[in-house]
Amino acid sequence: MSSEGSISRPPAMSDVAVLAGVSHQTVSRVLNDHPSVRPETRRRVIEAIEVLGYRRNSAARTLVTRRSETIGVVTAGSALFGPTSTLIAIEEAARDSGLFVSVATVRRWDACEVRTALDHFMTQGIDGVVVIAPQDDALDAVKAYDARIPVVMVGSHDVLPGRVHAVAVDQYAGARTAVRHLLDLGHTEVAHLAGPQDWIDARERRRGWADELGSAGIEAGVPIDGDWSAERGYRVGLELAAVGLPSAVFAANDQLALGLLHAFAECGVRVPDRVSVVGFDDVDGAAHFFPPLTTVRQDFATLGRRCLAVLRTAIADGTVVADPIIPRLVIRASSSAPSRSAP
Amino acid sequence: MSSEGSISRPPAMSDVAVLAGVSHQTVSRVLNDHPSVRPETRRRVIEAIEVLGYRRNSAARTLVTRRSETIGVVTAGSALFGPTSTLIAIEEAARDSGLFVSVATVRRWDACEVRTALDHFMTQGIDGVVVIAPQDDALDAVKAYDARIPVVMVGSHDVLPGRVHAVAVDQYAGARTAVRHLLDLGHTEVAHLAGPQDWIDARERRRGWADELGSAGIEAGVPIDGDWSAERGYRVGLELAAVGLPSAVFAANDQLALGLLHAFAECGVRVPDRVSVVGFDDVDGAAHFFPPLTTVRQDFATLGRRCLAVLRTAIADGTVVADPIIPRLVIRASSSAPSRSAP
DNA sequence: ACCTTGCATGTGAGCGCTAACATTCTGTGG
DNA sequence: CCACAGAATGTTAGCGCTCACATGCAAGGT
Repeated sequence: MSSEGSISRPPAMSDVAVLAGVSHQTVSRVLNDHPSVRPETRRRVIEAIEVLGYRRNSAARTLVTRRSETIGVVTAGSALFGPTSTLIAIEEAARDSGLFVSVATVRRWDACEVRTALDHFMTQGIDGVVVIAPQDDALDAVKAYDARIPVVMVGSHDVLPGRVHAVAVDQYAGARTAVRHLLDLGHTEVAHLAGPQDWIDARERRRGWADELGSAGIEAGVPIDGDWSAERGYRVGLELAAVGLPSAVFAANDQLALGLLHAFAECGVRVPDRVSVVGFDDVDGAAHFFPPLTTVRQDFATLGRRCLAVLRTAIADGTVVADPIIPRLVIRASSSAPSRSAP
Repeated sequence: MSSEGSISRPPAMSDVAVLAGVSHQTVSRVLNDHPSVRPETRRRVIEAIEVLGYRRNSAARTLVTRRSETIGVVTAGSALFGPTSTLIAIEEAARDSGLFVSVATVRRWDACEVRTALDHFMTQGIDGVVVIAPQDDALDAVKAYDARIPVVMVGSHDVLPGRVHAVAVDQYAGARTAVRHLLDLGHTEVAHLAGPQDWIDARERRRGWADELGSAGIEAGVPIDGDWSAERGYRVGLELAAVGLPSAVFAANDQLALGLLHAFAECGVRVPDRVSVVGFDDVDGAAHFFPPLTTVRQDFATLGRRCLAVLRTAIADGTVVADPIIPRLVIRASSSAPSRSAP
C-alpha cells in the first residue's frame, strides 16, 4: 500500500519478534496466553503486533498442531426452512465456542457427493463435521465414509458408536403434541398430509401422528403423500374440498399447511370452523397466514448449541448422547373444536 | 482403527512417495497435474494414494502457496430471506468454481464485529471475501477495514476502487416494475409500506416507488415505515382498514405484504377488489398466500455467480464492474384494476 | 559459598507441502 | 558413437508456526 521498504509480504512472527526485541517463541507465548511472560515483555510484543498489523498465519498453525479450530457443515443446497435454520444456529453456536465454520453443500445425497464434501474437509484439517441431512440417503452415505474425525448427524437417531453421533429435535414428540391438541379439541378424525418419506423428519412426524391417534383408540388410516411444498398442499386441499373433508388435518410442515389454507379459502371452506389445520415448523409469517396457523416450533438455537456440545466432547475424545429436543406447540386460530354440524 | 504398525498419523506425501518408489516431488506433480510425468509413474502414484487413503494436507499447501482456494462470506446471523438465499447461491457458485466457503456471522454491523470476522478470514489465508449486508453500517464498517484481499459487497453500489467491489440486484428497477404494473392496471394512488431505511435495499425500493409514481405525474407522498416483518404489515393493515384504504399498496417485502393480506382478510377488505397488494422477494409460499401474491423475484443464482466472477477477477488482479441484475415481476391474484366504486 | 528450584526466555527441529534448481534419463542428428 | 535437447525425476530450501528442550537468572535453603 504505502512505502514499506521490503516486498509486500504479510508480517510474520519473526518480524514481530525483531521489532519487540524478543525471540519468535516469546511472541508465540504471548499469542497463546502462556503464563510465564513478564508483563513488560508482553506489552512490548503486543505493541509490535499492532504496529505491524500482524495476524497469525493459521495455515502454519494448523500444520503443526493438526487442529484448525474450524468445523465443517455439510448441507443440501436448498433453501428449505429446517436445514437453513439449523445452519445458522450452528454457526452461532460455533462462534460462541470460538470455532469457525466451513460450509459444503451437496446437490444430491449420494455417496459420491458426500465423499467429495467430506474429503474436502479432511484436507482442511477440520476438527469435526456436522451433517444436516435428515434423509436416509445422507445417513447411509455418511456411514459409508470412514472419517477420522467426529461427525454429528442432525436429525438422525441412528448412530455409529464412537464415529457418528446424533443430535435431533424430537419430531415424533412434536407430532404427537400437535395431534393431541386436535384430539383435545374434540376431533375424532385427523388426516395427515405427510412429507417425503425418505426424510427421517417426515417419517417421525407421521409415526407420531399415527401413534397419538392409536393411543386414543382411533385408527390412523393412510396418510396423504406430500413433498414439502405449498403447491402440493394446495392440490391436496382442492381435492379434499371436492371429495370430502376430514374435520382436521395435520400437515407435515407449514408450507403444506399454507397450500391447504389457500385451497380451502378458495373453495369457501372455512378454517377452523369446517376444518382445523395444524402445521409444523412455525415459519416466518405463520402467525399471519389466514387464519394464523397453529403449528409446532423447533428450537433451532438449542439444536445448534447441542450439536456443538456433542462435537466438542467428541473432539476431546469423550462420549455423549444428546437428549432429543422437545418442540413446542404454538396454538393459533387455524385449529378449533369441530363444528357440531357433522357432514 | 486396525493394526497399522506405526502411530496413527495421516499419511503424508512422503509416505505415498516411498510406496510408489518415487520422490515426494513426483507425487506433488501428479497431484497438481504437471505434464511431465510418465503415465506409468502416474499410475503407480495414484495407486499408492488409494492404498494409503492419502489426502493432501491443505494447511501445508496454503502455507507455501499463500492461497487457500477458499472464500469467506460474512453475513448477519438472521434467517431473513434475502441474505440466506444469497449465502446459498454463493456457496453453489463457489463450488462450481472449485472454491470453498467459510462463513462468519456478525450480530451487529459495527466496526468491531466486522473487524473480528474479517480478521479471522485474514488469518485463514482466505483468497477473497463476500459481505452480504445491504446496510449502511455494514458498508461503513467494511470500508473502514483495510483488507489485503478483494472484498465484494452484495447489495451495495458504492465501492472503493480496487479494494471493495459491488454486486447487486437492481432493487430500484424492481420497485419501478412493481409500481408500473399497478399504474398500468389503472391505479392512481399507490401507497408504499417501506422497509427499514438503513437497509440499502429498502431505500432503493422506496426510491423506485417514488420515481415511478413521479414519472407518471403522481405525487408519491410519504411512505409508511416498516421493518421487514409480517407483524408490522399486519398492524399497518389494520390501521389502513380503519382510517382509509389506498387503492393499491406496494410492500417492501413479502412478509410485510403477508401481514397486510392477513389484516385485510380479517377486516373483510377484499384483495384485490378493494385494494391491490404487491410484495417483493417471491418467498417460498407467496404463490399460496390468499390471494396469491404479486411480487418481484430476484435471481439469486445469478447473483451468486456474479459475486464469484467479480471475486475471481479481482483475485487475479483484474478490474470488473458487474452489471446490476434486473429482478422480474411475478403477477398473481393480489393485484388487479381498481374497483370502479371509488370511496 | 554452594546447589537447588522455578520462572523467563532462547534455540533447533520439523509439521507437509511447493518452487527452484540439479540431475538423470531418453531419443535424435551429426 | 558422441553431443545435446528435452522430458522425467530428484534434491534442497524454505513457508510460519509450535513443540521440546536448553539456557540464563533471580530467590531461597543449607
